[in-house]
Amino acid sequence: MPRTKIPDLIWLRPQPNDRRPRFSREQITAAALKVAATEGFHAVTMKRIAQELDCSTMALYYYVRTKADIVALMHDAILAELLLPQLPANWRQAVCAIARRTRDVLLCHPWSIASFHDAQFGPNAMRHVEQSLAALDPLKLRRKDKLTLWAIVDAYVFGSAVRTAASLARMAASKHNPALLADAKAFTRQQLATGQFPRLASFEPAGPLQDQFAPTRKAAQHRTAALAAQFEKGLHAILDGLVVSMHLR
Amino acid sequence: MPRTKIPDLIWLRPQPNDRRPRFSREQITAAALKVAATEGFHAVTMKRIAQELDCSTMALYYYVRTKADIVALMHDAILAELLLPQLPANWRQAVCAIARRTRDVLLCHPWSIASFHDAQFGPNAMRHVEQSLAALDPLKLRRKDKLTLWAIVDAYVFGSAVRTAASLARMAASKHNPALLADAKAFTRQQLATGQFPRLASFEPAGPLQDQFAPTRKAAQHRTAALAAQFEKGLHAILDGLVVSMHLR
DNA sequence: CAATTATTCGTACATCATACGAACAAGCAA
DNA sequence: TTGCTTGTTCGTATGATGTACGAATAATTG
Repeated sequence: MPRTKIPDLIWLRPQPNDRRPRFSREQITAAALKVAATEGFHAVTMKRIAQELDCSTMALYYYVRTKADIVALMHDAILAELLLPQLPANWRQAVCAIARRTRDVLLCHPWSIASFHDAQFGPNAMRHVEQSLAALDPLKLRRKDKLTLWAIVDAYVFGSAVRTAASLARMAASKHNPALLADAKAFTRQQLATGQFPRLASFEPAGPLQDQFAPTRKAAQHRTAALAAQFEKGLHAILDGLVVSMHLR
Repeated sequence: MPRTKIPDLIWLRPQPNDRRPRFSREQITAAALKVAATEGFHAVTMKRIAQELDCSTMALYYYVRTKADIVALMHDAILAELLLPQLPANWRQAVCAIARRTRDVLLCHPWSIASFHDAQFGPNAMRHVEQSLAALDPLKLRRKDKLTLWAIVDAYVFGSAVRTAASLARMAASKHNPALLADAKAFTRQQLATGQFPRLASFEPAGPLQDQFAPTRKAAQHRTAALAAQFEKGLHAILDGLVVSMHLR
């Protein structure tokens, strides 16, 4: 009869290291990340990870309780990338630095965005929040308000990343699947022809709809840059607004 | 030999209505939404939808090419809920109204947030964007800037909803699975004990970490209200900031 | 060397989306 | 009526997936 229940949370379970573990969690995580990076998140299966590590599928279950554990480890691994080696002293610069880094990392791992819904709160998530709060150290604010400030900026950064990632994914998809691009254009044209969308129609051609599917390499780069500029613009607007409403300086 | 290729996009394919179709797309969508609402998105399987409609699994494939089509229809259906019957004349009030409605609807359908990554751009998505642009009609801005303004607000609204939904989901989960709550607390305690997180630790007890898992009904309501207030605060901060940076009034 | 037990892995099963083609039924033509 | 065409339904089969179970293997210990 087990005296202590084995916890569900992977963070609470020690790695097996008593004798001769063939793999570490880091290795398994790295393998999974590699598959996700090269073949997409949908290709991350227990079988595929095992293949990457040259072991049987079931061997993984000695190190991990479920596949969700592996996904949690993957998320935690990319959250580690969010951490800045050091923070600018100026709070606003620090917040911007963290925000930019967050965006960059999320866009580097688009799969993560799609699977963040059930992400567990791991060690690196905590480090990230801690660092974000550290950025606000110079501010004379109640702790609670610092948390609010962070949450608001985080919501924007995350939402931005989600939308941008979706946009980039559509561009990539239309590159690999021209039929889809043609269909999308046909649909857009058909809808605009109904006259229900005067404002959207006023953008054509090269409006927000057609633009999502960047036809040329050049157009794609241009759109990527525009999205980055938009992100900056919004970030500064939010911070400006918060400076006023929270009486900061 | 077919003269015209059947398009992949469901929006481009007419419903079968020539003879005696047993179902409409609306019915199928409604059935899927019902399952999602009552049993969660994971329960939305072709089999389960068919069961709801009292037909065989495969009958659905006459109306729909893939399950992704059904998900697209589901998304489009909830996007319809975003549309306001009428907009306030004041642009700022209009934007706020749309933002609030968007948040409300997304939080009513948490599953949608988790599956938005590959959502297709359907008719109601277009209507929503069109209405959002209509809200900005009173503004003297270049069309392109209106789009930017909308995108920034949208990013915040969406990101907020994602984070809030995750928070609410954690609360719900901890209600149904007390073991998970205990594990999470244990993990948090253990991490804080390392001393690596002075700022997070300064919040305990009842900090951002413990708070995510609302123990009581009262605490949950309180947290829900706090999240709503936070949303409003951020929304106004963004708009204030944009008013300045885009020289609006 | 024998016993223990940490680690690996083969097999089996349930669940899912969906391809395929047969079965069925409604309308039309003779 | 009878038979043909074609729109609609559904049964069966297949391949992918996560993972439970327990046997097989091998390292360590006594």
